Amino acid sequence: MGGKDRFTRSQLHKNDDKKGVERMGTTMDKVVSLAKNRGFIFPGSEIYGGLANTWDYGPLGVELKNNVKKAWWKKFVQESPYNVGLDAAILMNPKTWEASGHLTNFNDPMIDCKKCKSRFRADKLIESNIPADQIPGPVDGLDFQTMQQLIEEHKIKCPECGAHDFTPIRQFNLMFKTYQGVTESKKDEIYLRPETAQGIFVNFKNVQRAMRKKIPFGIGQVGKSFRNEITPGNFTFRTREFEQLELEFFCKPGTEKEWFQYWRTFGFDWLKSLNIKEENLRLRDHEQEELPHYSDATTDMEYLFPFGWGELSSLSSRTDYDLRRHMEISGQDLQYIDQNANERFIPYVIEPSLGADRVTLAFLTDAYEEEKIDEKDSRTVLRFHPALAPYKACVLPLSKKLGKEARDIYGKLASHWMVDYDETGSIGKRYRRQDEIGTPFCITYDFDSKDDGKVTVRDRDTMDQIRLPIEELSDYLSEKITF
RNA sequence: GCGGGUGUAGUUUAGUGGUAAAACAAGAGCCUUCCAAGCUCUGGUCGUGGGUUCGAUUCCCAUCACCCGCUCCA
Repeated sequence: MGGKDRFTRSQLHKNDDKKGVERMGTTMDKVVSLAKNRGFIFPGSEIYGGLANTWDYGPLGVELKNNVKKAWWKKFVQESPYNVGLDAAILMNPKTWEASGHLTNFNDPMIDCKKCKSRFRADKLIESNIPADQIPGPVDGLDFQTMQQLIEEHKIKCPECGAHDFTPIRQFNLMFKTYQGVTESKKDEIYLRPETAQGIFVNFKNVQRAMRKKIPFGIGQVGKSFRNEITPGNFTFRTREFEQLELEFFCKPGTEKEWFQYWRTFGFDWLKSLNIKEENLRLRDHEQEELPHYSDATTDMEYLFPFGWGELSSLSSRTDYDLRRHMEISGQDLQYIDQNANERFIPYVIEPSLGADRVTLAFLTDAYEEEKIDEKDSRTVLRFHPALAPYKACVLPLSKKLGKEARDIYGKLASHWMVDYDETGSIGKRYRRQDEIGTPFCITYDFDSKDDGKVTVRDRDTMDQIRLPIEELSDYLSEKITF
């Protein structure tokens, strides 16, 4: 619906020129189009004309995303000697957001120039136009009235057109509000969580005690978060409802730098181990002035999307900011007691979190390839790591007459993995269909199979075929798929 | 929210003041013994509502949605 202009090439070029980024081969509109056609990602609420920037994961998309989440959980929780899991509620006591700073810092003061209609952040405007010594305190701590006064007193001009004719400052709250209980009265106002991290922090003591964890240890959680972004966009890259792969790692103050390095490498290796192309990845350390208020070091892991470099993860060293704030607001003691050293301290936190939808999109984009086979033949193929592929295999009878036997094989494999079955069209066409959804193996049952008990296994990437006894299929696939 | 643009089949695109076309994709059938073969059949109240008109998908208005830019971010 109305997708005609979505990521057209001219717009991409415009975007690319601006960011000085070029990514040959894959364009976003092709990925979006394949995603919709093949059941990966559909526009949300489409029959009602859609709802801005909502996307629904289709049958293949949910497999892909679930596989991403599983692969993350496996490496960050299951196989980690340090970490345990959690699934906290989306709705939390509003005091949580007072402690986390979201109630104050998620309120962006926006101001519009009435003359040229440009929009600015009032705090940035003040920062860049008024000498620091004439500003009463840090800019992000000022209330709106003070900001308004400063802009008036210093006759700040619009950076675009030079006029001094601004609208009043308006507040953009990035948190989704809702109401607990059936009456919409003010006191029942609560928020959908803008990050999963706080669910972990408020459970720090519970988890530590219940699991008898010693520092250092981490708590991982996968879940949805909600932010009223002013400008979402770029397909599933920035949406108002999104899923996070969150890990909060608690360590002793003084050891945070080495753990920062540890998780920095760990996260990067995780992506590489799932076959993401290294040339499309980069780590970007934040400059001091770029750092968020809660962090003393931050490194973004970025992926080169067709629309430019985009942040997949923000590894951040959060000091004791979060637990300290929760101690202040809740009045509870969240200090860790080290019995051996007879010490008591607020742990420092390293947060190597990823955006689940972003990582999924990166894997999808990275896997996409239009391969030229010869002069007049080409194919579209998604080269997913087998652990991420929605279907691990597809069973194909060479002829419909062999359907019964092929279905038996399908049934056996389906008890282990997501497996597809297809008997329509020529064998070549069916291979191409599976290439396009990234199925790593196609298993063809032919006229000899009944006699020799063997089938052909065709590899997605090399298109090579081997012949294998039917009873060895499970072991063969199992070995290839393991992550 | 502001500014600009766009809405025709699953996708990409034609087209017209007299109720729409192509390619690819999809489904059914015939055929087909390992890499997109072929043949036959199947699809749309032209985003929604209103107006102008004998008549609108085409003109006008509104509305909704999407895309691009700005501010934001995992």
